[in-house]
Amino acid sequence: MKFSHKLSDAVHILAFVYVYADGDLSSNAIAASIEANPSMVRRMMSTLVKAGLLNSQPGKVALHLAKAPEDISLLDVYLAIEDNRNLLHVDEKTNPLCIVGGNIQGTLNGIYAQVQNAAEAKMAQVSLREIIDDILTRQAQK
Amino acid sequence: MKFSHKLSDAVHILAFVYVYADGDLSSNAIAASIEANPSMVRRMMSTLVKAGLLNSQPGKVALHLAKAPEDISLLDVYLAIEDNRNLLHVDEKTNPLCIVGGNIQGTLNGIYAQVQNAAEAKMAQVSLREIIDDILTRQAQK
DNA sequence: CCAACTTGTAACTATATTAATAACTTGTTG
DNA sequence: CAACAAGTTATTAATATAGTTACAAGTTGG
Repeated sequence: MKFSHKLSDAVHILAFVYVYADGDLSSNAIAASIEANPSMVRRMMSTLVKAGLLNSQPGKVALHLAKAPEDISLLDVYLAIEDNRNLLHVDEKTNPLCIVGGNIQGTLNGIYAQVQNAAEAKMAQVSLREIIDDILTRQAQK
Repeated sequence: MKFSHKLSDAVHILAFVYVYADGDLSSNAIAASIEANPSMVRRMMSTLVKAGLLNSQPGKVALHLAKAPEDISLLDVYLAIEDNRNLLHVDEKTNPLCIVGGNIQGTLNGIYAQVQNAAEAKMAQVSLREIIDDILTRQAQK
């Protein structure tokens, strides 16, 4: 498959909604910033709304964050958008009759879960506020 | 794309070489345990040899670990095998004229690097020895 | 009320990355 | 030298993703 950049696009949407709160927040405008398809943006918006990170109204341009940006972590977005998908993946087709093939899936699942926890703990430490601040700092330095 | 399980297969090869040190270590035998293609196994073997984790001899079945299993970390295998090392990926096609689109790539690259570091630090803590021990423990408990 | 917009879905297509396959060269061994 | 092994390269198949198209349903201003 292609590498997923859904997480990046979801953060993009949330940051956009906050930075351009008084501007055009239609799916078309957001899609132009992401350089993605408006339909894809709407799909993602819908997911973020269901996850309780974003509020919207059908038929109206009325997008705003459901929480303050300091109360939305990168992990919140990750869990909302990536459908709890794992960063590492075991090979689920190994020979059960072999000592290694018959046990390595359980072993690696445990280890991968630890790696996943470490990554998620780091994501939990990053708030949307920090991301937006960094974006604005970078813009100011241009 | 499909989800990659190269890391799992590479660990599988190394564990197999250690556990079945006195058995059949041909690419065909290993492929049967992974339930993968012998050619794929040989390619992976080749990569592991080049990374200094495995020793082999062309034309001969003479596979053995290049280091003691306690001196090979999961991170070593990860860095050897995964050519695209990043777990998270920025969307590289965003509108540079937008405040968000023009800066978010740099912002997220920095954050994703932190997440990557956290994940790799955890991988560095896991040795092949622990993985093999866990496999053998699971086998003994069957 | 209706034309022109919007969000929200669903189905389909295109693309990218991977694993699998096949074929070949080179090296080893009995 | 026959049989088999590692090592390599090229091609194909599989699959998760983004992109596209289409349309239903809600909103709004004239």
